[in-house]
Amino acid sequence: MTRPGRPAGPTSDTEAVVLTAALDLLLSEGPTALTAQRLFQVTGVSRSTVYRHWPTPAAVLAALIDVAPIPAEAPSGDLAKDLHAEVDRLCDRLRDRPVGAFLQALVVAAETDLRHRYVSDLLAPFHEVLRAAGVPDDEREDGVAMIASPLLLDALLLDRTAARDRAHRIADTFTASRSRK
Amino acid sequence: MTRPGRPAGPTSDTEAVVLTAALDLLLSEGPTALTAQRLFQVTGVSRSTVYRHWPTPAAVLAALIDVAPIPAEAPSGDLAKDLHAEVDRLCDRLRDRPVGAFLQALVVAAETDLRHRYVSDLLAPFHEVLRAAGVPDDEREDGVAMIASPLLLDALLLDRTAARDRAHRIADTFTASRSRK
Amino acid sequence: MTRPGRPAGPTSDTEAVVLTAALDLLLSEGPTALTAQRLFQVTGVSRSTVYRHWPTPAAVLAALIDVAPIPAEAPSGDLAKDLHAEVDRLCDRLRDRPVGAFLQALVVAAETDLRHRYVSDLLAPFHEVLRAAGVPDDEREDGVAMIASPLLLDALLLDRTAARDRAHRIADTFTASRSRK
Amino acid sequence: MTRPGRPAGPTSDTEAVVLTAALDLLLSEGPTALTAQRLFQVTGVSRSTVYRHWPTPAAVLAALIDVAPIPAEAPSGDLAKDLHAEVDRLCDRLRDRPVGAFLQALVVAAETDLRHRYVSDLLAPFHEVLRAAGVPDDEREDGVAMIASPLLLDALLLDRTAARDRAHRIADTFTASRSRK
DNA sequence: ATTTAACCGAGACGGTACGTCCCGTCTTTAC
DNA sequence: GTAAAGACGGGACGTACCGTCTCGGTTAAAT
Repeated sequence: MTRPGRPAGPTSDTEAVVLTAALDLLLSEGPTALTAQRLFQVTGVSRSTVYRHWPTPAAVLAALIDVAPIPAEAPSGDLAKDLHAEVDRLCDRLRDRPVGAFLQALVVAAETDLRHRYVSDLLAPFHEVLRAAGVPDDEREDGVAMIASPLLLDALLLDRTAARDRAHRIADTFTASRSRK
Repeated sequence: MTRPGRPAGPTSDTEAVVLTAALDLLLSEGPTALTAQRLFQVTGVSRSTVYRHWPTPAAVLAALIDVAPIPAEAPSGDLAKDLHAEVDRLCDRLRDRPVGAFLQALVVAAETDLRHRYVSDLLAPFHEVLRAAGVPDDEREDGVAMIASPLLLDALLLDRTAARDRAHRIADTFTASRSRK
Repeated sequence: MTRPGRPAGPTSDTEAVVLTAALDLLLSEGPTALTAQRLFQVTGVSRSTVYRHWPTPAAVLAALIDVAPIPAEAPSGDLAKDLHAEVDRLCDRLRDRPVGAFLQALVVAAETDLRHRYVSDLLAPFHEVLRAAGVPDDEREDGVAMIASPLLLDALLLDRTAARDRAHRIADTFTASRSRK
Repeated sequence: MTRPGRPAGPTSDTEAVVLTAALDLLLSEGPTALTAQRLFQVTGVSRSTVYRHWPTPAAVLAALIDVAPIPAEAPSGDLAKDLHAEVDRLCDRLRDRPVGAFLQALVVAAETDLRHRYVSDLLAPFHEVLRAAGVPDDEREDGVAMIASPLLLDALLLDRTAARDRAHRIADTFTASRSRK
């Protein structure tokens, strides 16, 4: 026997309209635009409704991240090749925007948990590639950091397209340093 | 022939009081606290006066950066040694806070120019060290990026103390890869 | 021939629960508390249900008045004695609260019809007493007004206990003025 | 040596515009219309400004009362004549509205102090008349109550024009009862 | 010593956003 | 058909800032 009454949560219409607009806003106006006020102006969904379901901008952000997951790709086991592929994939995603905007939004909205979750998701493919190539844990950490960090920093702090060539060169450096051991 | 009358600009008292408080605020309450309102509440210097001299929060931030410059240190020419020294210095400064808070403030306040200027200043010592050791330009870029970026990312995005050991290991990797050529 | 289906109107449970709570609310929080929202919070009866049966706060008020009628008492025919008795009864009822609160509620809720009805009910015993003593119509109006009005004014406008002694003195004045004719 | 800075309080313009409109609103829409919101809609003076100077509707009401004082008239010493004159004056003022609306507003806005003050001001002329005629204190209270209360009740609770004739008759009753002692 | 320009504080004012609360209507579900 | 639970648009509320402005009084340089 279930409770009577209408089921809780936003109508599917409402949810779709709001989150779609939220993503647009995030990309076009930056993270500070994710307010109930702004969402209302853009969608016509009333302020009350927005507040009801997403009480804070961080809640909107969290819903957005859940909605736009990161597609995976199987590593081939060839370290150099896989690494270069992942570098390209990350650069593409940073260039195509959502990711960079998300990173800035995460800094502004100041949700440490969300930040860690999102960054882990971003770096996961690199870890997987190195693990598949048999790189031990501590070296793996170093490798991911030196290859990916500069890219994230470009997108997040310096507002410029990620330096793809440099990342490839660093990947080579890492691969070479490993093969020599 | 100079114009008569009192010279423009804030009284030295006013300026010192406000900027000192501004730094405190930035570190204790984050970049969004750098408003005329908040500065008035903290210092007693009236809102009018604050607006007169620093019309926007970004202006306060800029004045702060000018006021707290980064001390330099002469490189010895020994690449490995100098690099490790610089890693330690950067980690120290990130740990002792102002730098991390500044970085976040720069993301929030969205002043691209200021960001570039500040990051260049932070990375300048590394560039100098590598230049003193005779590393050519393109390799220098790569080295600085792979060593320093992970540290900045820790402080800026992940809100955790910079991974000092990892940075030292990456510095070794870089040094080794060079000597092998 | 009656209509099929369940008879209209609230379940007796629901009605009793809501109106009891409504009276409490009126006395403890004043007339503005008689909202569907507030009644739901207090009774647990859902907002929908309250709206269904009493679409406006005034409807609740009207139902309350119907529910709490004024008990009558037979006049003895002795003018002075009956008048003093009625003065005491009115003062008691004003002191014991519901009546004063009702009056204020009627001013706030702005239902002229209800007001007249309620005030007539309050003054009816006085009219009856005077009629039983053979006072002609126009003098009766005057008498009721001069004796009862000050009491209602105390309770309604000045928020203080009705001046019982003064009312008795005025009743005496009225009685004396009649007997002299 | 005075404090520096701009003198406090609303600009004379602002004050005049708002209070004039407030009186209009009170008379045309009733006491519940004295909100910052409504005053803004009517005057164009921004909500902020209204709140700054009159934080509550009761404050507006108080300012209104201060602004529209009650004109006095010297008693001649002839009790019957003066009483009838005052009855007429009160009836006129109740008919010409502001007073009746004020009374209702005072019930709604629920400021006991203000109510007492305002009612005392209303009744003061009657007290003065009786005092001038040498009526002792306790009888004076009774007289004012029996004559004036019915009038106030008409205007306040029953929304009808004050019963002028009845009041005159009651005044006569009072005068007669005194002369017989 | 007197201009003269700039200082500084206090506050008015219009405006916008915020987050909360309530209202009245509607829809979905259960009994 | 009653009742419960809740979505939704709409609006008011009171607060907090923001940026501009106006008014006073003070201060320091240049004449």
